[in-house]
Amino acid sequence: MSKPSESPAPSADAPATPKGSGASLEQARRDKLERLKALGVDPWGHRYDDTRPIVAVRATGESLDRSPDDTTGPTVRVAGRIMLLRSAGSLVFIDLADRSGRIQLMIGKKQVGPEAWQIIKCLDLGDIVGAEGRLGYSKTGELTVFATGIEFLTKSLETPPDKFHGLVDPELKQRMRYLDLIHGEGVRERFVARSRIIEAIRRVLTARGYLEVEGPTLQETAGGAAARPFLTHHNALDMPLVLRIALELHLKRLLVGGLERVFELGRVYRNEGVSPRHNPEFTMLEAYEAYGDYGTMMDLTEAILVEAAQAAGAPTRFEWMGHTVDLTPPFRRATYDDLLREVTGCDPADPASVGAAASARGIETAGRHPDVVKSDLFEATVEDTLSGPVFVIDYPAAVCPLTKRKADNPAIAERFELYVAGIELANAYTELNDPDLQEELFRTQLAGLADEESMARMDTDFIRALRHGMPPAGGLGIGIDRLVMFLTAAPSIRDVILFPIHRPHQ
RNA sequence: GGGGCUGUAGCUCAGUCGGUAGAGCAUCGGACUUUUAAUCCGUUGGUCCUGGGUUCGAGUCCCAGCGGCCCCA
Repeated sequence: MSKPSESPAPSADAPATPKGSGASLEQARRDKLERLKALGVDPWGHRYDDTRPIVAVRATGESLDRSPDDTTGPTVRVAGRIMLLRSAGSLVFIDLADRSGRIQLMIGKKQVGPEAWQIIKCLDLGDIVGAEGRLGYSKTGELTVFATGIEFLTKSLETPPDKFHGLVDPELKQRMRYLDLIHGEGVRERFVARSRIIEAIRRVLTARGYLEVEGPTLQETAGGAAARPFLTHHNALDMPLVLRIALELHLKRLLVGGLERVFELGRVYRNEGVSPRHNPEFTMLEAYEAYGDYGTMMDLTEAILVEAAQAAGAPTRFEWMGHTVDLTPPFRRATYDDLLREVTGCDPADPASVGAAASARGIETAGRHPDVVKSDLFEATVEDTLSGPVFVIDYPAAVCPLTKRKADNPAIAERFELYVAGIELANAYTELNDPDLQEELFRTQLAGLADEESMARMDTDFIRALRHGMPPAGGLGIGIDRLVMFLTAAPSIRDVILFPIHRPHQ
């Protein structure tokens, strides 16, 4: 710092609080804030125009002569957060970060003059500043903005994380995502990729004539999936409501309404456990196409995955969670029964054989519907083996109450699930549009299934819509968070959700 | 719900056999007009997650709780 006699700040009032604790770390910054005010600088800044993204400035720097020169390069204006601060006497080097990248600033006392130098003396790690100056290379060959003017934009009152290790504690990374975004390796890039993936999905669908719509998130009946809903209440109407667990039934109503190709990218809520692959609220894509079937949806799924991978900058072939995945279409297609036979050796057509295989693996069979047992067996044995991508097709009908049955075999439903790296990524049907059969299936609670495990929830309004006539259609659901997980090689769903759920901290 | 690991300075981490707390970064003071995790000298900073217990003595051992991570159901 400057000598006390030079400082116009109330340094005489500077508290003699102990230095180094959390409180006094903040106090040191507040002291500088007061000094800035005394210098006539607004520590909270204002509009700062004509900046260029740092990545663009760096691109400009590529074409410059590499010999040290701080006087002839183009003048540039950048703004961002101070990530590193190195002082060498009357010379200060700053690593400045904006949304696009980082660049070094050099600020000399002689170059900016004594008044601006007083401001420089008040800078801390984490402060946000704007700078203008010639672009060039320093004596050590680093691309540098040689600042002739500095604009203070915002004071940071908190100490940033360790400048080398960044924020490591996973709890802090999630609770203080803003810090994780600033300091975490690849964190911002991952969430940018998420945004690009969602853009790509919209692009694919709108190019095919799909209309983006929004269904209600507050519903009377939580239908369209097997999950326990969150319960809430509308005061003015004095009625119980649930948060939606799926998008399906309202999008199908829109098929009845003649919109023919609709999709929704939306949040759904399931009142279930938290794990590296589950968050109580997550984002789903559902798309419905009149006059299509589940084969139509396989083509659409491939198109979406290829486009999304490209948008995320993910390679076509990659390793994730111990699986090797190749996204080159067409994806493998294999029937549910064939896979079950391959992996377990049982005869999928014979309930006794399936039951024996299930029992051998400790799966309860007594009093349970054979298709439910079969489904448990499939989950326990086949899923992990599916590195994929593979379309698992033709499911046991009893566990698919919203799906059209095969014309020649009512025990098989025209459904597929897409597996990648042992994880279910997409789920699609040839949609059931027979209102009478749909009503019957809603009435049928399968033996061995708890309420929240069943999709059979009566929705009389939906049945009435079907009675008005829903065209034959294919429908598709994709879990966006899981898609982003594997396209960004993230091991946990919490790595791709900006603000995952947390217990309150003290 | 069951099990394992974990919680120490603002951040990243040590802490031995139970003997009243350590480092780096950050802070503060000083030197430095070419640094880049700058460097050098000095300085400051602790509810050892919380509450009990054992003990002459607990960051350390025991019990319970809280938070986090992972595995299983």
